[in-house]
This record gives sequence, structure tokens and C-alpha cells, in this order.
Amino acid sequence: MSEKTSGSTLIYEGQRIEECCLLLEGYACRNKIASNGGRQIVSFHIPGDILDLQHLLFDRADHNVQTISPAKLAFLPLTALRSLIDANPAIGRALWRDSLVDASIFREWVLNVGRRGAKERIAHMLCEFVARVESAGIASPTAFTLPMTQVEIADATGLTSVHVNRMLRSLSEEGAITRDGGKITITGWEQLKQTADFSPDYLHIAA
Amino acid sequence: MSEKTSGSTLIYEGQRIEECCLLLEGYACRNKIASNGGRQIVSFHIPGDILDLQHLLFDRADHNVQTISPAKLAFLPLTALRSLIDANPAIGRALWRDSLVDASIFREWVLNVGRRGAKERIAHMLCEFVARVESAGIASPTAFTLPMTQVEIADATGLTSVHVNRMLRSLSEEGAITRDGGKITITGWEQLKQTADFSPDYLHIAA
DNA sequence: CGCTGGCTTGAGTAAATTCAACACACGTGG
DNA sequence: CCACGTGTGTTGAATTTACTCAAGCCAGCG
Repeated sequence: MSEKTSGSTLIYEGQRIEECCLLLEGYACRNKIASNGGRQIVSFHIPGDILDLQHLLFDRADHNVQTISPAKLAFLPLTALRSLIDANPAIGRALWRDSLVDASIFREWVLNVGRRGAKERIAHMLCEFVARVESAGIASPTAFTLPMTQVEIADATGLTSVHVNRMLRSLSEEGAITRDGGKITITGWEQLKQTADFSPDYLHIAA
Repeated sequence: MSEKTSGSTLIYEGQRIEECCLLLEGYACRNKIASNGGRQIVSFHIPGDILDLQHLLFDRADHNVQTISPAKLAFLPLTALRSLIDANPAIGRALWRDSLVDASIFREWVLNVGRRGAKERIAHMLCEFVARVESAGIASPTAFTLPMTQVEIADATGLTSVHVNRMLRSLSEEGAITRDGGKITITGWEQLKQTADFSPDYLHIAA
């Protein structure tokens, strides 16, 4: 078990990997950097998530993994995990399914960044995050303050933080969210879902 | 085995799935539709690709699958595929790896659509496609005319077809590509890679 | 106390979209 | 056979969206 401060980089792109990170407490993200300097967050992670399952079958990381809050992590040696899976195929299937859910979320993100306007895009990202937090039993959508900064929201949605700020104000004026000292809470869940074009099917949550 | 015309929809979002599609000849894409009517292509597929591996573990499709050229397909019943994997774990691992490569490509697409300008974005998409075609042994990058239309390029890059047209002209003026009656060939591979910010690591091609 | 990181706001600019038209190839039906 | 519609590509002009640049605020912290 290991404690990390907010903003710690756990895995660098190109790094050779020997163990898998399990997020126990706190929040994290995966991101890639373009050569023009732009950072794109490709996923957020919540307690219980495995952050780099792909390293069971890839030996090098193709993206970075960073905490976005203070966090606690467990590191599982890949060799141990591999023999666990060999001995118990059901675990392998469950983990495979996990990585397929990951992929489904990436597809939705491509849609989100590619074909939705700025406000819808941000709203969708918020909806997805709280839907996952709720499904993990961590909190209810309406009683939860989101852990990410406006810069992180910008990097996740392919926008600038300035524009995110303006859109958040607009969402808050419409009553979908409430802001207090930079902390975002969702106070108009139905409305947020509607402006977001959010439907949770792609999360494949049902048992 | 089954033949399809260009533009056939093989799988609809929400559909219940009993078999897996293997693309034998021709090209296909996976896409999602936003409620504002926008279509986002989330991946292109080449001969040899399995188009919906995720249905081994999901019972409903979360996106559409369509041909973008005349195509030949084989359909594998999921039950048969599952018992094949149970009997032969190495096949399962190979397929799992396949789905992880898929996911890695989705991540790169999120970056592409989120953080690159229009021209780089298109160039990157073209680079990826020919890199995959080459790695599959179908053709060499420079001697291959791309199978997709400008509308499809637009839907894959999150742009409009009008803007794609202008950027293609610009790429062709720079000598990176050559166009002839709507057919695109890559005639400046090194230059295209450079404007694209393309590095093939994320394709995890190495054996 | 002075930094730093995060948030906010305004004004000007750049990028990509929208709207509108037209050209061309193709296939279909009269 | 030709007429017609459709899909694809092309181009220009006006518009919108989001970005850039710049400044300033506030809270937390060394």
C-alpha cells in the first residue's frame, strides 16, 4: 500500500511496467500529451478501479497515469496477477470485461469530444463521473462534490480552462450545478442529464 | 460467409448480439450517434479485424457497425467462440490483447479529436490507417488508395466535410497526399507523419 | 509575507462551421 | 437511350464557437 499526493505521476508513457495499480482511495486520471504541448485526459478513475490493466499484455505504457487528489494505492505484481488468472479463469473474464467497459467509455469520449458542443461535453463528463461514483456506492450524484479542477475538466473535454469556466457558469445559472469556492455539486441531475445527452447504457453497469 | 454492399449496417446500437463479425474483405467502421444528429466514427477496420469482440462479454451493442466499402464477412456464434476460448486459454489471451489494442487506439483518438488541429487530426487518422494496413500486410503506405469518403473522414475526426475538403487540399498542396477523382494516396509519407505527430507505438504492433 | 495554483472576466482573434451553390459520376427507372 | 436523383467533392462568404492574451482575485501554504 502506498500514499500519493495530488498530482503524482504513477506511470509515464513509454515506461516498462511490472505491476498493476489498484486505486484504493482518491481519484486519478490517464492522459496523453500531444507534441504541440496539449494534454488530453482520456479517463478518470475512482476508488476500486485498476488503473493499468492493459499491462497484463503490454510491456510498455502508452499513456501517463496521475493522481488528481491525494490517493492510496495498492500495487499488484503482474506475475502474481497472471498466475491468479491462469488458476482462476473467472477472474480473467471479469478483468477482461473490465477492460471492455473501459474501451466502451473511450468510445463515448471520442463521441463526446468529437460531436458535442462545449456545454454538453462538460455536462456529459460530469454525468458520467457521478454515475460511476454512484454505481460504485461511493456517493449519490446530488450529494457529492466533484474532485477535479477546471483545468482537468478542460483537458478531459478538449477545451480551454477559460471556456470551461464560462460554461460552468452557464450550467450553474441554469441550475444544473452549484459552485462554491471552486467546488462543484450537482443540484439539477435531471436537467444536467438532459443537456448532456447522457444515457448510462455504455457504462454496462447492470450486473 | 456473407457479402455486404458499402454502407450496410451490420450491428445497431442497443441490439442483442449472438455472433461475432470477422471482416474478411473490404472496410468497415464503428460509430455512435449523438442526440443532436452528429455521427462520430470511433474506429475503422481492415480485413482480418474482428468488429465486435466486446460482445463476448456484453449482451447489447453500445454502438453501430457499418461497412464503408463492399465487404465479405464471417459470423462466428458467440457460444462457439466462448467454448473455443475455454478450451484454449492462449486464444483468449490473444483476443484479450486485441481488445486492449482497440482500447489503446480509442485513447489516441480521444487525444486526436481533443487536442490536435484540423489538419494534424486528418493527417493522423490517415497515418494510422495506412500503418495498420501495412502491418496487416495488405499494402504499403505509398501504394494504397484510402477507402473512405470525405464525409467519413469528417465523422472520424469530429470535423465537417467542408473543412475536411479544405484541409485535404492543403495537405495535397504540401505534397503529403495526392488526390485523383476523390481517391487519396499518400505520396509524402514522412511529411504526413510529421504534420500528424504520428508515432505508431500505441498500435502495439511489435510481436 | 509573498508565492502559487485555481478561478474569473473582458476584449480581440483565430479556427471551424454554416449556408449556399455548383460540378461531376453513377445508377435507376421511364 | 436519356432524364433524374443521389452521393461525393468543391468553393466562397458570412457566422459562430472557442481560443488567446491579459489582467485581477482569492485561498492556502511555506
